[in-house]
Amino acid sequence: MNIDLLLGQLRKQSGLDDADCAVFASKLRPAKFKRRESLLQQGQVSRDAAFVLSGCMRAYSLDDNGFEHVLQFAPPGWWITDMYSWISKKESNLCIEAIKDAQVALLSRDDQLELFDRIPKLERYFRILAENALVSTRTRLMENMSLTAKQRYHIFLKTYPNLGNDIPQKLIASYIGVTPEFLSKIRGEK
Amino acid sequence: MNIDLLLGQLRKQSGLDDADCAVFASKLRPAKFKRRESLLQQGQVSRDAAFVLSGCMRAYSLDDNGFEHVLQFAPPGWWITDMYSWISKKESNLCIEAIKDAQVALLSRDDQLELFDRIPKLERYFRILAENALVSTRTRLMENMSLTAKQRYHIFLKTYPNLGNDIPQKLIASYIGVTPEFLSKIRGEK
DNA sequence: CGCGACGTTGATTTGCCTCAACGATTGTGG
DNA sequence: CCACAATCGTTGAGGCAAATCAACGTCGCG
Repeated sequence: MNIDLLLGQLRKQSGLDDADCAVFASKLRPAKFKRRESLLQQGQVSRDAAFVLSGCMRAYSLDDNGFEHVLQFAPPGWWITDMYSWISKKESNLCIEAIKDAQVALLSRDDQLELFDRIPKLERYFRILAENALVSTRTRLMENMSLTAKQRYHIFLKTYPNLGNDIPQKLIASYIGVTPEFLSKIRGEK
Repeated sequence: MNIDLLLGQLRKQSGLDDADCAVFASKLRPAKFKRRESLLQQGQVSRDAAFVLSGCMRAYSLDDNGFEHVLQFAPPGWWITDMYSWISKKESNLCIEAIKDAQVALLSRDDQLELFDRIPKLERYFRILAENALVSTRTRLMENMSLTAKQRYHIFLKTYPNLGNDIPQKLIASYIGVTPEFLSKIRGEK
């Protein structure tokens, strides 16, 4: 279990010193998930956000007809959580599970808020993280409204260059918002 | 020009005192926009975010076929900006303009970042703002993937209860992601 | 080996778009 | 205050992108 991937990010992007890193690291809880094992299920309250160290996680919702819709993939270096449930402590609408055996570092919202008071640079790190996540989610929303499925597929390949050949295609279809059958047809075209 | 709507929010949600409020207020620049007048156009760099005091603004993108897609409405009490351009200082993909004569308070990113160093509570206010915006954008993204146009229309009416009868229907159609003709048919059904 | 998960392909259906025509409303200049 | 244009909402006919349903081959794994 090696959290240097995370601490390195913090040192580099936010200038945290060794003492701050140690305080932060003391609140992180390592965990492992096997493929298909879940960190969070619909209806539960999300206590922890996860920083992925190895493997890959995904967040998805289940609609009224039983279809899954992938909100986010989290390869190593990414945070993943149901932000809604995590910050409000209300019941989650999302499921989060591993799509490849994964090692993660967990952080509870309560610990995070406590750390913000002790380490202002950490609050800045997470503010910037939220800002960037907002930008990319808004971009994706606009792409969903204005582009065809084929265009969205090619954007997916650029956004997650290592995932295209590494995860089941039905998950990619679910991410770009089409059926597995239709993604197969798109790929067949060229 | 009355910025109490904004300062009240800050006092209540973030516990800013009078001195902090005064420092913050000194960086705000009042502005007015007539209907159809624009704060930002595609290709420009967004210097300012706007807090809407009266009237209503909207942010939208123009796709390759010349169609508009509304990302966000901003009635009084809401912030609006092209977050991507505002934080990166790169060329904007969005347009922002008034859909009803509006009074706003402008804040540049440079001033905002400078204020964060002087008033930590302000950084917290904007962190929470970004977190909440992220939650609602993600929710909308999932709704766009799993719900029908009719369901999205009813959600719009709940999200913006004062806008349903107050702005052109073609803007609502653009927000929920359908053509004006199709929204008209949805409304005719029931 | 055999079973379940996955990807592919084809026939058919459907939600929404396109294009066109037409009133109603708004607003703007004379 | 009216005339006219522009904008907007509605309605209908036809078309297309993507969904649905079903059948079938393949692969990894218990």
